[in-house]
Amino acid sequence: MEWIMPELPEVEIVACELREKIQGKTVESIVAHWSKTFQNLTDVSLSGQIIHQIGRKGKYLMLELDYSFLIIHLRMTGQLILQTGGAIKEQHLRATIHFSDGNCLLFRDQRKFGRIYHVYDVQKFLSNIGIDALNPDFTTEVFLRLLKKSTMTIKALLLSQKYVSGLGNIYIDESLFRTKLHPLTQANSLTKVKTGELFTNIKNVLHQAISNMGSTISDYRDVNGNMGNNQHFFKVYQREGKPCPHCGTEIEKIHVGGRGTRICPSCQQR
DNA sequence: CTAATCACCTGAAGGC
DNA sequence: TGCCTTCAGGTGATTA
Repeated sequence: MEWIMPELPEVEIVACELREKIQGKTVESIVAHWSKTFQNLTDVSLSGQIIHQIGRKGKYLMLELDYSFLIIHLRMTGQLILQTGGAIKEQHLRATIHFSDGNCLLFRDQRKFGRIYHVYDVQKFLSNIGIDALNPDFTTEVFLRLLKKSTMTIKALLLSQKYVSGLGNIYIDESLFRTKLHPLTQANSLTKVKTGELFTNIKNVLHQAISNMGSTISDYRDVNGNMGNNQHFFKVYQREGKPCPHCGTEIEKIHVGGRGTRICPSCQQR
């Protein structure tokens, strides 16, 4: 069995594919099959509006319409699948965006955590979300300044999305392992050198995941329904009980910030 | 301020 | 075989 959870790389792949496939299309209608998926789409007719720019900040996907935006968060099990004719896959279908050309974009979401928001002010809506981890303006100097201001543990800080956005449980554990950093290390105690190493590892881990078409642990699929390949390259995530690829010590699973966290107890000491 | 807990959900997996 | 419990996890709200 496999599990999911789209993080930055998976959302980036979906954004790129949507840009190629639905940019410029005209919305005909939006149908909700599970009302809670939509947070605030009351009384708004988006019929006739065009999908312009498609962007991403952290794990949020942004579709620019004529006068407003659709913001989509896949959370745990969300999938955006492009349907080009044929029978619609009803299983776990929460919303359908129909286009004037007869195609449609399906929002499937087993756990019902995913959300689609309709907003007019994206800046305001995402104002509490930190800089995207792959934003060129996110530099090691910026990262160092952020860490110096916080007494949070490094894992909690990266999970929060408030300082840096896009990283989730998988890629945080993988980045911390590569940096030989314990997840409970206090953020402001990182040296400049360690901060630089962590910064580089975060970027590398994300870029590697994107080049491997994302990680499919369970439900993640791209818009064509294809799984990713990056799950085969995890060094610690879901490898508890197996040997550390660096030193051979058994990978342990501990709890940090309420999340299952995988570490090598030998390589990642506090 | 940070941290811990819960709620939201479903279904796979483990226990008995 | 089958029922019951546990657990996975992103985020937001609540509590300590």
